[in-house]
Amino acid sequence: MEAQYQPQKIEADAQRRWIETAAFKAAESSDKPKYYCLSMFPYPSGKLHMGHVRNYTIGDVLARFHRMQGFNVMQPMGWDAFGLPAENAALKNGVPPAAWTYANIDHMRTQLKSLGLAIDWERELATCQPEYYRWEQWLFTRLFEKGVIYKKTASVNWDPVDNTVLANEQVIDGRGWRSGALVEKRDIPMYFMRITAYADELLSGLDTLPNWPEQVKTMQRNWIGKSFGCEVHFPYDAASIGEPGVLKVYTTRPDTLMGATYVAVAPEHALATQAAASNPALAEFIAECKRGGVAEADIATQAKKGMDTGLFVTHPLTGDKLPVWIANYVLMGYGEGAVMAVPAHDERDFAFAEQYGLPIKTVIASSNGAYKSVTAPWQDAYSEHGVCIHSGKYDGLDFDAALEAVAADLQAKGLGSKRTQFRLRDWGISRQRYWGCPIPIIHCATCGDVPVPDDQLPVVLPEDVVVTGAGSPLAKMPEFYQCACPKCGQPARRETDTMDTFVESSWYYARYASHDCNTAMLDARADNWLPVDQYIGGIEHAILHLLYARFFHKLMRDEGLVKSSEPFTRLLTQGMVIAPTFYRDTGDGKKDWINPAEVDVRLDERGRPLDAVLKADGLPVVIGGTEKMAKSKNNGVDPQQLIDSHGADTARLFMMFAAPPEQSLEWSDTGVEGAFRFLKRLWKLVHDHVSLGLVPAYTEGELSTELKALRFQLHNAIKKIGDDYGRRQTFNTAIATVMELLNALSKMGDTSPIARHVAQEVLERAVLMLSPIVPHACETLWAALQPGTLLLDQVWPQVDESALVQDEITLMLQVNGKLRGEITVAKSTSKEVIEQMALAHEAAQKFMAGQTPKKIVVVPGRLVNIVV
RNA sequence: GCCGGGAUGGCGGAAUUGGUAGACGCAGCGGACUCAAAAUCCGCCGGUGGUGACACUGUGGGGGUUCGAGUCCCCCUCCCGGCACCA
Repeated sequence: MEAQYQPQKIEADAQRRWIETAAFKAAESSDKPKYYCLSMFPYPSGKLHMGHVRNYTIGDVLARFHRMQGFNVMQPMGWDAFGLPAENAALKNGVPPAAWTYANIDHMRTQLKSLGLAIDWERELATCQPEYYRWEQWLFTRLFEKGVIYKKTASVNWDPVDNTVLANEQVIDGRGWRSGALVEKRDIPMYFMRITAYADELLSGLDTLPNWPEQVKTMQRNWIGKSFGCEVHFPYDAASIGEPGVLKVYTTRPDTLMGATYVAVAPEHALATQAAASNPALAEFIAECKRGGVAEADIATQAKKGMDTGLFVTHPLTGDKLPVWIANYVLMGYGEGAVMAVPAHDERDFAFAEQYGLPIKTVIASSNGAYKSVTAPWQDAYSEHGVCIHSGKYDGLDFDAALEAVAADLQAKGLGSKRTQFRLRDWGISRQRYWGCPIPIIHCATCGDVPVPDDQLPVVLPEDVVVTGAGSPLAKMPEFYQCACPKCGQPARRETDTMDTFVESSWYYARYASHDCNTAMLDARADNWLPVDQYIGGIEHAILHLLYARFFHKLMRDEGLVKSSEPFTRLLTQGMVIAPTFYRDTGDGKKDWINPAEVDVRLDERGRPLDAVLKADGLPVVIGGTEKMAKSKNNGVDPQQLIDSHGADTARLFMMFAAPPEQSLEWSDTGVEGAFRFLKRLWKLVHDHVSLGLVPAYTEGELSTELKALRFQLHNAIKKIGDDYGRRQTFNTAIATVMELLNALSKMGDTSPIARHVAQEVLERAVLMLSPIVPHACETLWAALQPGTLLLDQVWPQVDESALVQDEITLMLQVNGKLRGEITVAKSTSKEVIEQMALAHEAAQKFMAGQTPKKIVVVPGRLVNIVV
């Protein structure tokens, strides 16, 4: 072997070998158990960033570890290729989105390959390929026929200059991000997926996922937002409104029904529209509410505004007349779009009632009597649960009893009942965008919305187009939208909207199993591989992507395509890659962000940061916070430079060592140097060992105390590291344990023949245990230690239990819980003898100061504590 | 506001079931090698006192449980993430 560690050479060689031998091709039939390891596929933005490197290294470590554990591993890779950035790039550079995307994929594929990932590249897919999205269109038509997908008019952010729909993030201060025009709410027809029909199962399914992070499950539970309460009907008569009917509201506080003093409806509510028909002031107020963006975070910050409709409804229990208000704080999308207002016990109703002088009626007292404000001046709403007061027959009932009693009375009158409600809303999937999967619908004047028949799929997205940023190019291409109705044959118009790109990423994990199937979305191979055993990705996908994918899995199950109910058995959410930021104030209140590579941080004599200067001019710069690597803060580090200068193994080792995978990882140039230094030391250790001639690894023979201790450490390490990789997924501690082991080996001065056998054993096992993280270097080192064999054929090392048997153990000696010394005893020593030895110990004598021990605690194998 | 997660040396982090706090690495300091530097190797490295052995102290702050608390319980401070007029 070479004396010098030369990562560039050995990495290129190893990667070529792996491709030539198809080393990571996943076998379709195997007597080994399957392990499907998947990292979230990248958006082909142009080049790899550090977050990708971290994500794919974690996945690769787990894939390679499980291969060594005897699993039949599949690790695929693909491209989340549709999306807005391609259209933006097209506008900026005049390149068609397709060409831009495919060029990016080619570059990033090369970059990924240089990381040395154990990927089965035969399964590669890109969501913008017709072979992929035709099955998405096929599923769409099935779901449309089943009613799981339906059409509904919905409000969107509309840019009147660009004639386009904007995502909430594209609305800045109420204006379109590109045109600067004031954004309007516009109602347009869109397709929705009935995810609410699966709300209960999406919620309960979380309880079947013990290996998902609690944080992600909590976020999904909150998002689904199941609540329990009552539907309450407020009747109104013909004299008041025209047609007699009931106003339905949903409440989680039926115990406060006796305190309702008005009702409020959303501006979009039917009753509001009705009232506005004969009242221009109301119509103007409703129009005002509809201006501005639809982002709910914006709505939340708006001041409460409302207007009396002049209409009245009847309280279902008391028969009182309650006024109907239109209020901007009532959301049309939740419950019935109308609320019963109880100002005394709801903060929003309270604020509204104060502002418009509406009555306030206290009906709940706290159980300990602390809240008893029943007359003006009002302090604040009391929104805690308590006991009913001023509520007639309900007085004295607590929340649960009042809920039951009110629900029963409403039920008896036919004016309401108990009900559960979800916060989750149906998923609008239409996008008025070009670079996405076409929605397979044909609009016919006589037949209505007709799904495209199977034999006409896929509806291919034309790739050679000009993007202008104003409206969808598809709507300007008669050759695309002109078609015949599949039912009646009359001229018809093809839908020109495309699907939300979250749709493609909701099922790609399943397609890898049936990647080349051209007769169906999935074939029998899907159930061989699914569910995914390990999924790895960023926490930013905790809700949307992971919820949509769970939803799609259930849709595919109900279509008979898969048998399981959940797509991802175990989930690892990796932390961000962060780096220090530096800047200079430019004088006009803005900041000029400076890349960390251009900055020298000066330290004081103890190594603490003092200040920072720009390398170019030696003048000071301001040290900002440590933040996520981002273009906007100019604190990104290009992984390609790192791979070119130090090799992929160093990049992988640093990333796995610097922090556990779920935590944020702080970039450090010196940390990278440390990782590189370790690999050089490992290389030298193996080189020096094999240059003295090869020996077999230790199997038997009498060992010195030192060698016994080394083998004890080795086999403890094998046990611990296996647990770190498998159960704990803490690769940083696995690496630290190997480092400790190699430090111990380096310190061993013994050069006797038997010591060389033990050294061989230690080096072989250490190389095997590091190989999931540092695969290229370890493959070369293994070939030096075991010529003629391949690292990739090796299994995870066995623990030699006999090496873990100790004749003597060291116990900590404590007096009153404080460490005072240690005693070494034979393993079989009885508790009584240990107590005697402890009492006789010099340090124990000293700290007992002649007092008689009250108690002696002996923890077997650990410590003895004398209490005086 | 609600929900979730945190706070350990100069820094990243370790301590997995309540049992040696600070593993491993980075930075720093001292030394060897060198004309010199880099690289490499050796040593030191929480704080205070002491030449030293050693002693005291120390895991955001305060209290508690325990023979023993970074770890468990109660209260508080600060930081990060998510949701946010969801009736």
